[in-house]
Amino acid sequence: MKIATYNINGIKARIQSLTNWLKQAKPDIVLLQEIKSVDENFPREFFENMGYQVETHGQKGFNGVAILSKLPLEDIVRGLPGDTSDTQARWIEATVIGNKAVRVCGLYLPNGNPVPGPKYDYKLEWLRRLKKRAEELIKSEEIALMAGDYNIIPQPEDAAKPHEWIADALHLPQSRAAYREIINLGFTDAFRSKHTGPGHYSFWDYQAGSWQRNIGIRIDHFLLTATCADLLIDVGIDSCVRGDEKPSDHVPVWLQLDA
DNA sequence: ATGCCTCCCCGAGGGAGA
Repeated sequence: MKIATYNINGIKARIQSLTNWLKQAKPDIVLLQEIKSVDENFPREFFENMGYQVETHGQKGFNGVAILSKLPLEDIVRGLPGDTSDTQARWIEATVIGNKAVRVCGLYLPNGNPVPGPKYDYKLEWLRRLKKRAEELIKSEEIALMAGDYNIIPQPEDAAKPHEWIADALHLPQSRAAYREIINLGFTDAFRSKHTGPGHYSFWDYQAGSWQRNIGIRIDHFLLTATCADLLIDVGIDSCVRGDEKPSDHVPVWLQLDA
């Protein structure tokens, strides 16, 4: 099965480019972030007509995540557990029934800027809650993955200009340490298990010709449990869609599982 | 460079993104 993650920066503004990419890339499952839509306004029939089951966890104005799937979905959970007062729509998970059952978790991790401040505190707290859910997935020995916009630059080679990110919430040592703690539970960064070196990005700023000059960062990640990593066939980044008309500032990251 | 651009809210201009 082919699974992708894609921060689309607004579903209303991206219906056409998302549809074009779906027809070309033909993923079985897509984890979407920043749908910027309430559930009632998500254009679900657009994607249902393409053969996708649509599950959303939206909110008004910003954030919002969703799953599109050509395979049956079961046991859908909306919202990251651990804080009932958190009203931001940043997490959705479900079990995909393919040749094997795969637990897929779609996430939109808080940006965290400016630092210091309440937004950065929220980011670190969200990472702590993510680690708890990650520990459960490891303990259960499920075939599982957590994918989405992590808003984390894991290593200097994941930025074209790492020195510009030194004081940023996406790259601060405290942010990367919290991310490493999750990796160290036993997760595999799918992309880095197949590709090394600099120059692989998933986000280019709209400003200052970042795409044309290839000034990007890699912040959209697939983390796989061990039982899931054993099934990994291929992984890639569809960077070319960043050059399309009216693009998101992120591009799709995808992988193929023997499942 | 507290900007640069683009999304959302709506129907102006501000919040948010990263």
